[in-house]
Amino acid sequence: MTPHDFIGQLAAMIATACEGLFSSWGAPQLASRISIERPASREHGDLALNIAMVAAGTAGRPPRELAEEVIDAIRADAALPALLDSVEIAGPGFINITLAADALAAAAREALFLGPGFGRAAAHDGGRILLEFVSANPTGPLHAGHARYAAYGDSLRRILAFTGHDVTTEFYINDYGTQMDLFARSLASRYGRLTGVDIPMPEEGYAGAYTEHIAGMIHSRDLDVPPLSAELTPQALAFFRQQGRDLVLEEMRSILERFRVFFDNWYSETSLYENGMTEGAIKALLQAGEAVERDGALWLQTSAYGDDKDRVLIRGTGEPTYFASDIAYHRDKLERGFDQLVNIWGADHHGYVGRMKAAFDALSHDPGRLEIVIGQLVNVMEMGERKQMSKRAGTMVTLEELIDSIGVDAARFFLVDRSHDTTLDLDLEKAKLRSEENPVYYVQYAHARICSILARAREEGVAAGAGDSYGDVTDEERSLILKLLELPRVVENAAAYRAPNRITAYGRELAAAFHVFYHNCPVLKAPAASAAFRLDLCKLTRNVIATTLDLVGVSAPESM
RNA sequence: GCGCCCGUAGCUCAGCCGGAUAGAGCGUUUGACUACGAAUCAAAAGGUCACAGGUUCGAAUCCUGUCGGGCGCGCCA
Repeated sequence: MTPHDFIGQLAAMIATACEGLFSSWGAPQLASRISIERPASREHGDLALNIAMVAAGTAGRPPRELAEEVIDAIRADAALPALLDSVEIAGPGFINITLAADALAAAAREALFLGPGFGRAAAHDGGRILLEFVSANPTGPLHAGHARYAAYGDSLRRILAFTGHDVTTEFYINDYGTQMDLFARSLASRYGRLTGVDIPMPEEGYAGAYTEHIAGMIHSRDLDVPPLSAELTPQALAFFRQQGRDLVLEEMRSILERFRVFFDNWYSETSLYENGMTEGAIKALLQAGEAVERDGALWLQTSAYGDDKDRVLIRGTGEPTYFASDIAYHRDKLERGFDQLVNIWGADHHGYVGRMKAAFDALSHDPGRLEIVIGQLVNVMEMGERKQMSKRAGTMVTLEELIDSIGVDAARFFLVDRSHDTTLDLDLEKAKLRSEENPVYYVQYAHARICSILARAREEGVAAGAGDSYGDVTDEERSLILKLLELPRVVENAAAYRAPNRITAYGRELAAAFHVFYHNCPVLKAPAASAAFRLDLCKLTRNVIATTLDLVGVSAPESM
């Protein structure tokens, strides 16, 4: 449990208080099944327990009867009654709890005392995580699909780090193979046109305008270009491959930085060939007796480990496949000391999951250490029509266009606000029109509003720092505090389910709770004790909103 | 044909290791600036949670099947 998770601590205290009772029911394991939740309706109190209904089956007794006994156990506890205002049975056997005002206020004060550290978990001993995402091949600009995975992956990185995981991010550069060759040839053709050498554009080449731009950059750099002719020499090919790769990567790196997405490592696929690691992986598989020759190719027998069919490691031509180098890459991840490998892949790669897991089995690595998160695709729409995105033809919405048209904050919030498991329609024109009503502004506005109140409090000399006892709290104060106290659990769930969208959802809920509070509870004009308390709540809310926005890489402005 | 994902309000989507009257934003209608920011708040309207069975005290949530949409099923990456 995250420290300072007041709600979780309360659940733990209740579990302890009920241990004897559960044993007497012949179901001691129930203590671990205590779950405490926020009821949907305000009438049902602050928190609710459903343990009596869960227990009814095994105990063989009516839930309301069991609930009575749970309540007795809670009332008999040494510490619990002081924290609770009321504990009641409701409906089919729910136990509804209303917290004491002092307990709420004390929890809020403790959270405020922690400052930006509220909700942050202590370091886990769960091992080192390597989070790999985007991993585009450097043959052109990043597009809207990459933008989604970039926003998602980077948010996940922030959330995992915040919840105490040791996480490293990596961009795998697919700078090897036929696509790179095609790209190099396309660049050579473009370059040839600039220098009066006729080099044909490959049939499936990259004809987008951006290749012209890159060729122009190469041209303007006054480099030592190998001699060119219609038939490209290996030297010429290598030259354009290298130049193209470097320029595109440079571009990617800077646009990702603008998008506030940072990678710890950039890992080159080509390097796996140059340092013999692809070969090494293949050898290891041969030694393990998992690879066999058939039809002139070398196959990995992945079907022995649940894959649909065996997969080729070395083609008839003698060239290793992408799969072979990918195995080498993952083997290296483990050798570098990472315990858990999390890969974010687009849905168009989900067919690849089975063989990769099978490869882990074949190398006697636990496939459980490889977690592949499949992100659904992004459809680019234009006036309600689906637009075909093609890097080759250059018809796509780039990450850069996205940022330029709606801004980093709105783009990141929008991309991460939907579950990664749902296809996302992106209409750039509509996104532009609607950027003004992006929910990100709702959350940011709450933050700015608080900053403004706090500034005025300083001017007017209104003191924060409430005392120990608060008497009653208003409904709006109570809702706001309860929402604030949810942060540790929300963050933990977001990490566990790899679901940054839970963070944005929470941010909206918190902002809403604050706006309601704001409209009903004057802060600066309240009596001194109340003003001090409410100022504390404002500060805490500001901290928590800033935390949630930061967890998805969105700024928290002081004014807007 | 097989596999993965999705189907929830007019639109975009939350909620899914089962919980009480299914939520939010946008859009529509109507109110609130002589209180700290109206980028806000309050209220109304809007639903066979694709469909059909099953599991149980209880199903949007789990299981089976059907329909509809997306993606994949290369000696491409």
